[in-house]
Amino acid sequence: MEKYTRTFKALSDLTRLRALRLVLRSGGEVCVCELVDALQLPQYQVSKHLSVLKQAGLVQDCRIGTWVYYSVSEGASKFVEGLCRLVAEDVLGPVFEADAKRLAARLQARADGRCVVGTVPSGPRR
Amino acid sequence: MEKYTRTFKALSDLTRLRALRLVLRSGGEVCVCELVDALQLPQYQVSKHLSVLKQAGLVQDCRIGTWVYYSVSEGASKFVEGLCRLVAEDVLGPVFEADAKRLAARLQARADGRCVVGTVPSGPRR
DNA sequence: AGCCCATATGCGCAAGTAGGCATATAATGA
DNA sequence: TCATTATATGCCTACTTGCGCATATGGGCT
Repeated sequence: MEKYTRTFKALSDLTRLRALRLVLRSGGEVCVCELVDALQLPQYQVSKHLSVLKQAGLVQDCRIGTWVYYSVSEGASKFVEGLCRLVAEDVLGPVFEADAKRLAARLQARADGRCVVGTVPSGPRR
Repeated sequence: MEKYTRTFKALSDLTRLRALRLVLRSGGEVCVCELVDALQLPQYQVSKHLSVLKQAGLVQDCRIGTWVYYSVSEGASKFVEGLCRLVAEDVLGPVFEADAKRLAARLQARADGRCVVGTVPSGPRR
């Protein structure tokens, strides 16, 4: 019953919406540090928001070594699936495009499809 | 950009989700007092929540005499449309069923398809 | 005009929430 | 074992939000 409201609440924050959209559009698994660079936000903030998305059943995580990868939740309900499709397709705007661009650039730093570099402490993370 | 978060925030409250679902499922226009009876909540609360749904672009209102009818927002974006379809179809649970049942019973008190009775002050509206 | 009914709104309070900072956890490698 | 790196979490503060109550608005009727 209130799992619906929890899911909607998870999406009612711009940062989480941006993060989810990146995970959705990437199609696969995205590392936390890659999201940090793409979103240009401090690590603790991204981590917290991802935790909320996870508890809402929108994403799942998978640890490989020190890195934690987030991906779309498998075996999700029809409701969550529809919601994700909506976010992936009908949520548009320059903010999201810029995020996608930065993520794409960041993903090129991977080796064998794995994240290997970590967050770059370059410049301020407002 | 933040119209998305506002819309999601509007749906992140159970009362609003219940109200929207009733409006969606009714297909047409639903009076405030009818929603008050269906939701079994105080009038001021229903009115406030409807106001939030309206500002989020999910519903529109139409005044006929003293009565104000709410209906699904026309000319809504693809995003809002998809969201409404999702709420109408994939949001399930006993709470929503009970609401629909009470609304159906309440709608039978209409005359010529119009609401004519107003809220019945029977019992507490927690 | 005055009254009544349906609806909306302003105010105060309690609870939830996001950001900032520091720090804890966890895993790798020397 | 110790250092380093990636990620998570606890605490504090400022802000938001939903509820309850009272009241205002607005239209219809006599």
